[in-house]
Amino acid sequence: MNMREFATFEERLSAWTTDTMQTVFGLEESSVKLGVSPTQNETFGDYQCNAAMELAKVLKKAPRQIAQEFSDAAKLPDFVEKIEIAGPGFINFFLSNAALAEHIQSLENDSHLGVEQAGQGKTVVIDYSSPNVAKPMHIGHIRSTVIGNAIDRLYRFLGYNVVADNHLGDWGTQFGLMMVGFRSFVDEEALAEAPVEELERVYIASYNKSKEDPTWRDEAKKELVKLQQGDAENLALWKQFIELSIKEFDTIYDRLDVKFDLYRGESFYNEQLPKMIETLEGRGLAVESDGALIVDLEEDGMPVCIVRKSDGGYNYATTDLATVQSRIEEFDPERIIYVTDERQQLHFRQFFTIAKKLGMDANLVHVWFGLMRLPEATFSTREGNVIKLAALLDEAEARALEMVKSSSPDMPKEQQKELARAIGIGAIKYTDLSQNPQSLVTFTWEKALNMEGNSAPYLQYAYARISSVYDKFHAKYPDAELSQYPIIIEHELERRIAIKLSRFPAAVRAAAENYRPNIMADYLYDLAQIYSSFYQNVPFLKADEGIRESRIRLCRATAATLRKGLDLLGIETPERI
RNA sequence: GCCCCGGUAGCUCAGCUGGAUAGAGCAACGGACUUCUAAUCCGUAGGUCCCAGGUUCGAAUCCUGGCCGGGGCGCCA
Repeated sequence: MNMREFATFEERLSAWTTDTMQTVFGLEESSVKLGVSPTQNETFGDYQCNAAMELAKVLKKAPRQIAQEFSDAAKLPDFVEKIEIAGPGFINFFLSNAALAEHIQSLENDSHLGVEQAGQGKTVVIDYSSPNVAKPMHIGHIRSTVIGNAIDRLYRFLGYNVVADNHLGDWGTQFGLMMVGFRSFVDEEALAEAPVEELERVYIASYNKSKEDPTWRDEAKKELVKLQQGDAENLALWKQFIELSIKEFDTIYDRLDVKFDLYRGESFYNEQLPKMIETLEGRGLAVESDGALIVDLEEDGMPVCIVRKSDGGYNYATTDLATVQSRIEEFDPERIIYVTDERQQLHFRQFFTIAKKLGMDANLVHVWFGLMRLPEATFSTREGNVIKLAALLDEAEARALEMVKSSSPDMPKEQQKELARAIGIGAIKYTDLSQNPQSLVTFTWEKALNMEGNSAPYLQYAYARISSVYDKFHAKYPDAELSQYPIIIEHELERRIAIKLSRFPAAVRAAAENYRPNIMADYLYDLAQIYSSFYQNVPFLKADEGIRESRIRLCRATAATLRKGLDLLGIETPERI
């Protein structure tokens, strides 16, 4: 067994049980899982091994007998206090308090809190947020942005070289309508005030006019062709649309603390499209059908995929293929992750399949999430029930400010505002991140702005309380050298915190591997709950010397974990609330 | 018609790589602030895990078939 320095108890124990099982029962490589998993109920111990039940058939023995023979033959690792056989044949392991204490102490000096740098030397491209130019971001965009960003942060923390790319929708037929619309009825004043909103208004007006006025429609088409052919004037206007849009998107990203490495819109890959078509044709993958060029995916159980329209224009499948090609050549990624809503599943399955047929060598992953809808209906611009992202953030900050004002009336105004920002934005993010991404989500203001119970402010509050305790400790005992007092695990709540802290790496890994930040959110909420109970029921500063310092150290370890975990979700941890 | 998701407490949701008594928050009820921050804690109550079969020592979790709800299915992205 060659274990790295900060291997988790679960890893060490699993390696040991696997090894021991194989030796005791003379097992070769078998399909039976011989490792351990965390128990769901702490009265059963800390980890359990379920192999005895599964081995019953293979070994032709009763499960409990297998468990007993294992237990009799085994020489327990030093970090295990005792082992118990229960129920039909569960083998339960109880970690020793001393080993737990020592483990938590060792984490104090590890900036990665026991998390292995599994991504060293590997690159992953994450494509997320990706709003359309000239359309304001609304609450439908928040999921891709917030979930994508959390995945981004998780992978960076695991040591991956992450390329976060905002694949803007900056190319397409809508720009013809934009051009003619803009020239005819843009309101300069409105444009200066809220650029993207005005651009959207212009687009809608132009679109509506095109439906009744064929001349207008033709005009739009003409301008689109001019743009595509590189007409200087149209190109300049188009660039203006993009600049205005990005500028406004960036104010949202700043508020959300989301940063991209690249802003490469679809237009970036434009010149590569004809070559992509050539490749597809050359490989015999693309064939003509009804004037369009398609890839037949019937044998893959999917409908055909159009790669060139009958008017000669390209679609998104082509762009996406060119994008993959380009990313592979430039970054050589081990994986490319796309974060979009569920409606695009078929599209991704199609172009992933084509990419594979073309021999593109990267692991393509589509992380999709359920659509957001209102209790009474789905969102639609036509219904006018779209909630702008900026408005949502404003509301969250305003509501948080009310709470800050009432709970900290003496705090300077500026500080109150700053605090309200961190809390309000945190609450919004957490709401999205704490749910299974694939669930359908119903938007309610009440839920989005929840600041009690399972919410970001609850976690932030727990963190702030620790900071406060820590400060008071130092004020009261300015000369105390914490490192001279060992961590002592005695109280049940101390033990529960220690166990939970030791499982942070598993939570990080599971969240990253499954592309599900809610696993991290769940973990943190659990930890904060245990801590809150600890805080409320066990004295720290009033405890005797030794116990006092030990508990402060546990607090500090908890704070470090909460802070890092929340950071992985993109949520700030103010020192005071 | 075909494909993908969801259906768990009054409401909003976790849990779904099978494990031993199904969990939170909100709402309800009852307690705890001269104490380390009550955005908190402690407790009570609340469940045909959509239905019916199947696999298994063991199913909310896996399989099949239904029923509801959402989404997608050739020139939008």
